[in-house]
Amino acid sequence: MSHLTDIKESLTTAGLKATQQRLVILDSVHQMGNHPNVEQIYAAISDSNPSISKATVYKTLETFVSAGLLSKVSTHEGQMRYDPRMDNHGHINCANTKEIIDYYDEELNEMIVSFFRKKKVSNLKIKNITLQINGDKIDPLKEIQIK
Amino acid sequence: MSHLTDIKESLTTAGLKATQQRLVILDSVHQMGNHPNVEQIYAAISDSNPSISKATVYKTLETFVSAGLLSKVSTHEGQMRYDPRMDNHGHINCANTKEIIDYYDEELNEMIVSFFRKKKVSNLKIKNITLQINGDKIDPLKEIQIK
DNA sequence: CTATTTGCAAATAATTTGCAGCTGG
DNA sequence: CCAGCTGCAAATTATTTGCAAATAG
Repeated sequence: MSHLTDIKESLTTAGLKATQQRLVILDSVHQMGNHPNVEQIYAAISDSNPSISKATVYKTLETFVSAGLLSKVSTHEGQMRYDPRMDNHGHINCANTKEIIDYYDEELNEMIVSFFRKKKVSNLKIKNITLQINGDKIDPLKEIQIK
Repeated sequence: MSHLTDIKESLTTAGLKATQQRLVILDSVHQMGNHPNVEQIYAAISDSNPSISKATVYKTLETFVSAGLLSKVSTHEGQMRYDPRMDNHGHINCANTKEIIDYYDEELNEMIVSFFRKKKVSNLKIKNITLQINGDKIDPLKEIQIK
């Protein structure tokens, strides 16, 4: 079973019609992985799908967010980016390279989740809690390591 | 010593000319407190300062962020908001009311900071680490309590 | 079939820019 | 004085909308 079949299935499971445009757009966000913005997604698909309009990309991405298939990440630069990971993970925001890098640590996550479980939170329905690590990459060409 | 004198001093300490516009804008962000966006800041000052242009508000706010006098907060709605608090605090993001509420807990902060102190972080200069608590206010008219 | 979805072009919103004139130190 | 700041209007960028045609189920 190809990954496109999986993508198709996730669309129908979410109650969305599996149109060609949606398949292409959702697949590309998964393929890209770098928290792309609308422009980047549009550029990535345009070559092989010149008829998909940018308005469709905008609408479709919002549809996916509402349907719980993607999440929306905003940077300190103010543009919206899209993230295929729906689990409770954090982001490393590099101001200089504009990269957004996923960060997840089991122990840290457990620490934060249990902290809020112990608290009495009233009048707020928490959807998720995420950590934003803001900084600058020292060598833009190398990877960041946290271990 | 009035708070305007303090505002003036923080400008000069930051190496910025204490112009009338800057005094008014920086003061208003401190007075407002609700993580206002550009439009709200502009509206708040326009009555008493009709000659201050919106472009100046934009430029001035960016100047303050660069100078470390304000921080920039982005919501899941993609617009930039400004925050006079420069310490390491988190934000509760209410999707339904669009409010951004400061959250700080000494114990939680210490937990997170010490977690990253123990980690080997390479190729990243961390500026700050913030927590985003995303959710919906249950009763929009009442306060959120976490204790 | 028919309710949704898409593409287009136009509208709106958000932000930036260039530049001449003003002003704080 | 004069480097840096401001105001204006125009430019750019980001996003949304209305509507007729296309299409998945």
